[in-house]
Amino acid sequence: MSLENKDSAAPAPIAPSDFIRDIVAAHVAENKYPRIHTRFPPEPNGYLHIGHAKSICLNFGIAHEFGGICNLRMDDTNPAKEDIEYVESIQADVNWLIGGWAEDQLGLKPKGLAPEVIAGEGKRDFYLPAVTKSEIENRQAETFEPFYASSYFDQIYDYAEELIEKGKAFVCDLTPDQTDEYRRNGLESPFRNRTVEENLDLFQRMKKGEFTDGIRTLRAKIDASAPNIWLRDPLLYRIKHVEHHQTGSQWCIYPMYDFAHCLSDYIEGITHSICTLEFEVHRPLYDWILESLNLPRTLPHQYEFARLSLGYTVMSKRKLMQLVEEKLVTGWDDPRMPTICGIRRRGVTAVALRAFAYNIGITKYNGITDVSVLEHAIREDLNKRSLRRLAVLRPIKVVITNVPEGKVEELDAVNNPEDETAGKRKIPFSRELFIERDDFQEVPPPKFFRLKPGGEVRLKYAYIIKCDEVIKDASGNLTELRCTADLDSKTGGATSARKVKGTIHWVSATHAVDAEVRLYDRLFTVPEPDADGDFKQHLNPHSLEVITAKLEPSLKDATFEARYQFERLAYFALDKDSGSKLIFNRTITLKDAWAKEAQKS
RNA sequence: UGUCCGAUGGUGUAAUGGUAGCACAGAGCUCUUUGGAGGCUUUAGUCAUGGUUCGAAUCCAUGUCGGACAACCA
Repeated sequence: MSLENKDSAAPAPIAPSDFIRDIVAAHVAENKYPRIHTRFPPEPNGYLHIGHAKSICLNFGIAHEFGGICNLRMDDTNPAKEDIEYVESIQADVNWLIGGWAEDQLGLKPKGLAPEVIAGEGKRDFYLPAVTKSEIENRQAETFEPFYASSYFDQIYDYAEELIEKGKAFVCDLTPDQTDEYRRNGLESPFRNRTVEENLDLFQRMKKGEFTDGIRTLRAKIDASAPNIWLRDPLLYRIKHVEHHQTGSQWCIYPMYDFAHCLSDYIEGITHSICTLEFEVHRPLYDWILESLNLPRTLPHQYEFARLSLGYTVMSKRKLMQLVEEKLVTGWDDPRMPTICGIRRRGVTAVALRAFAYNIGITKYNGITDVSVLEHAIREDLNKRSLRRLAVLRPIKVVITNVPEGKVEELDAVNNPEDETAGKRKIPFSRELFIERDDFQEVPPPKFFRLKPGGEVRLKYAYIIKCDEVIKDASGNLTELRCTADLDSKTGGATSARKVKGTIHWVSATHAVDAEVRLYDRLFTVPEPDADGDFKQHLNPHSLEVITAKLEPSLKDATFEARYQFERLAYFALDKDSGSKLIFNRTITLKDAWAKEAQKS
């Protein structure tokens, strides 16, 4: 038993199974591809949130389970909305989430490298293979970066010309409103039948910058009256005289998502292009573009799954942006935000977030996942790893009258009952203590097992005490409790086996250290904040309470990496704002059976 | 309205023609120097109607309900 270490004691993780993994497994069984290759392709126009975490875990999970690679790719085809700030945060968040798990599956590219042209059977081909961590270690002279759709702008432009030459694309002069109306009504654009030469000339002049924004577009020539609107001659390129965070002022035309995405997948050699349900109707276009070009390598395929909806939170980038910009939270990494950086700052570990992603599964059904599933994954992880500490959030003073002034005892305390290897520490005990205000009631309700006048309670790791006297100030406020300790009741003592119903936490008043403690709660008060349009009216006014707490002295040495359980209260993590002053964030409360019991009566 | 997709306890998911299972939530018991954790027990489900079949959550038909999309966004 004692030989068990943490790893062997943990149950072997069960490999998840879902309809996408079933497809991949079948492909592996029939050797359809030399290697499974997925990708995670966020647009750098906002911070990653827990919904992205689901996607990251799926894509990296598949690569991890099937011996493949997952590229990180910035889907940066709309410079008007994107920013380098987001590029950087996305990289940090992905690295954190896959850290210690699927780092070896992360596909990157040498900085600045563009797709190479591979000639074969008279066909040109653009290919940009990924480099993984193990290969990077042998190439230390180079630096590596994520993939960017923008680094394929040259190739995507070439493919557009090829489409024009094949008579499968045309330059259209309709205004945005007209285009919209024509497409809605299934009508062909009057510019649909321009000659290849004219189309080529116009497209090249679009690239040169001869036209202003919105004047012309490049459109695919498919079927203006197709039942699927995405096949009604969709836009491929638009004019945007906007600086791009990666390509600067090199381009004034930018490819649309549908055109850039399938080609980016192809260029990177992606086999399984996994996205959310709203792209399901785009799949015929995805396939049409790839099949219309003369592409020599195996084509990628798109698969769709349901995005995550979580109770008591909003997930859309627009709404999260609103919370940040209107200063309803302190920033993207506010611990109340469902962003990956917010969740991380709150104290949740990557292990817990991954466990959550595994537990919720992958389907095509749009449901709302109960937050309790997330909370359970967090508690389960934190219970195993947290160092137990004694801390009093809302103190009341207790004087142990039969302990002499100035006497200090060092008591043994277990760091983590779930993990013997975490060891023990000493905590000081003295005549004056703080206990939690909630742990004393002058007129206790039924089944209240804590301290009450004339009643006894165990001080965790210390003595059984009895409350003799309740001291109040002139206006009747409780100021102090005077108690006597059973000095034989400490661990190993003659009366240590005495049963008392309650055990409470405490800190020695003279030794306690002060800390700012941020008590976070759900950001919204209702399960579906955006159900009726105005999500902001459901903001929880008590989502943050800041208090000064009394901590046991060992917490002076708290680290950012460690997780703490303030016993009987909640899990906490040191906040990044901590400096000379300690600041703890409450990640999540312990389950509180008493709160439930108290509510009954 | 059109196209596409979906429907299994309160919630999320398994069962791929052969015993409807798991997790969360709920209830109860037990244990406990954390009213935590753990252990045990338990409540509760195949959208509807037909059909195929020895046998249907699964296959077929029709219907109902729900969702996504219909940006020079992704």
